[in-house]
Amino acid sequence: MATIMIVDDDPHIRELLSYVLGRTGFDVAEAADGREALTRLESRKVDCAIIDVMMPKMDGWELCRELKAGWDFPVLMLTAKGETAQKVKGLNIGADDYLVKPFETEELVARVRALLRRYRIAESQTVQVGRIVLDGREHRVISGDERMDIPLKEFELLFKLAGSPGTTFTRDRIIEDVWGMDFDGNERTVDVHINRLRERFPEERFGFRITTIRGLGYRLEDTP
Amino acid sequence: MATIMIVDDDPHIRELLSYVLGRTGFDVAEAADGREALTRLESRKVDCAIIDVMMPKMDGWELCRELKAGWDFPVLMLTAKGETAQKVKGLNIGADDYLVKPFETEELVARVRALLRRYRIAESQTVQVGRIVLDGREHRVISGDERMDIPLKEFELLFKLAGSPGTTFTRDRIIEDVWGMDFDGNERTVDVHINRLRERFPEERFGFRITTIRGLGYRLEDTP
DNA sequence: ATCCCGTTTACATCCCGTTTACAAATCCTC
DNA sequence: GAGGATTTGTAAACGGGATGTAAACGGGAT
Repeated sequence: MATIMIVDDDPHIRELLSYVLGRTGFDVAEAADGREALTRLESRKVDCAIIDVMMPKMDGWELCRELKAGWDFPVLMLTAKGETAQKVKGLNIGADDYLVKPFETEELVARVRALLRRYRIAESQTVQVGRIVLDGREHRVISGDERMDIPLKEFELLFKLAGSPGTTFTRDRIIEDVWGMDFDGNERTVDVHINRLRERFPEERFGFRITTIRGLGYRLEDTP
Repeated sequence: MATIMIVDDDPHIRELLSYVLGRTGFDVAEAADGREALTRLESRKVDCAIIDVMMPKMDGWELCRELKAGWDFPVLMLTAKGETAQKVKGLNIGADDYLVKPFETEELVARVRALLRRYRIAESQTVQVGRIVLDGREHRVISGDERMDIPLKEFELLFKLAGSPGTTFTRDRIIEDVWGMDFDGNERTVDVHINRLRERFPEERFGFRITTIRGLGYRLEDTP
């Protein structure tokens, strides 16, 4: 998954953004100020930066300028209400987008995604389902702010179902896609794995359910 | 890694800077005065110099002027509280940056890095993982203030994994990237090296861990 | 020759995919 | 609606392959 660096001196904001982006499936790197940000960049690949304008020591503009001089990833600036977009454009320091505080978290995520797309930075294959995110690259489930490893077949099966929520898949189809067409085992194997998924992800907590379509197969659906 | 020359007559300052820069991964050359500095330059390539203004024999200004006349690397001046930035700029001796004593060590490191970047001097490829730094050029591990040499293959493997923490790599992929595609050996070789890395870098002490993704491969992750 | 280190080998261990067996649910037929 | 047939849920057991790990091997460098 893409890595987003958050630069803000306010720990609460950092925590909030970290949580929101993390649960969306992004990797997050935090920095309290410009200096720390530059340090972090030495050791970690970053795909996008979110920078607060108002910071001690090195302010957001300065940092943005430095970044644009030495790196090539999108930068999103967070401005307080007073500092208008005009100022952003006027300063012309090469930020790619800005967002006025306070903002809605969904908007932030949307903007970040747009920037990554514009820079052709591939987010890894992820699927969101209920309150979790499946990360195809890490082969992990991201739930809230924690990540859990689950057995391979369970993951692949869930990934398959979650890719098309609401669609009913026959066992044949599932076996072909998840196990491969050379699998000559028992169809009931699917049932067992479905059952394990249902145990592992209780509907109330995770916001989705796997429904049995008798005589046909299974279907995953989000529960509102 | 880039080499930083420290020029200061106070051994304590030299020791401090040497320690800080060293643990960050820089190579350090020390000199007690201007003359020694010039001598050292004949035998050793230097990428950046940190010079104290107040020194016996040849003062910092003088040395800086000499350096700028004959070499092309950035110079950072250390000034005491009295001598203001104005003075530095006013003297116009070509220093690239200055820092007022006392300063925070992180700030110093950040400034040095900024200078190297501005001069497009590549610090060697380094990767930070947990509490260590991997120096890609020296093939060394920097842990705290000491450097450890580890066998080549182990280093390359760790470097590979640490370059993309959180990403799961299959053995195939690892072999191709670390051993080269013409390697026709046993896949289990990877396991053995992984195991040796785990022994060499206990999680509690080094702040990272290599996780097995059964049926897929391995993944390195930082432990907070 | 000796040491280091990359590789192979061998064996123990354990996870997890699969099967099995039976209970429960649903459907169909009368 | 009863009862058998079919499908699915679910727990448990099994078994094999994947991995951990120690030790041996062997080649190249010192």
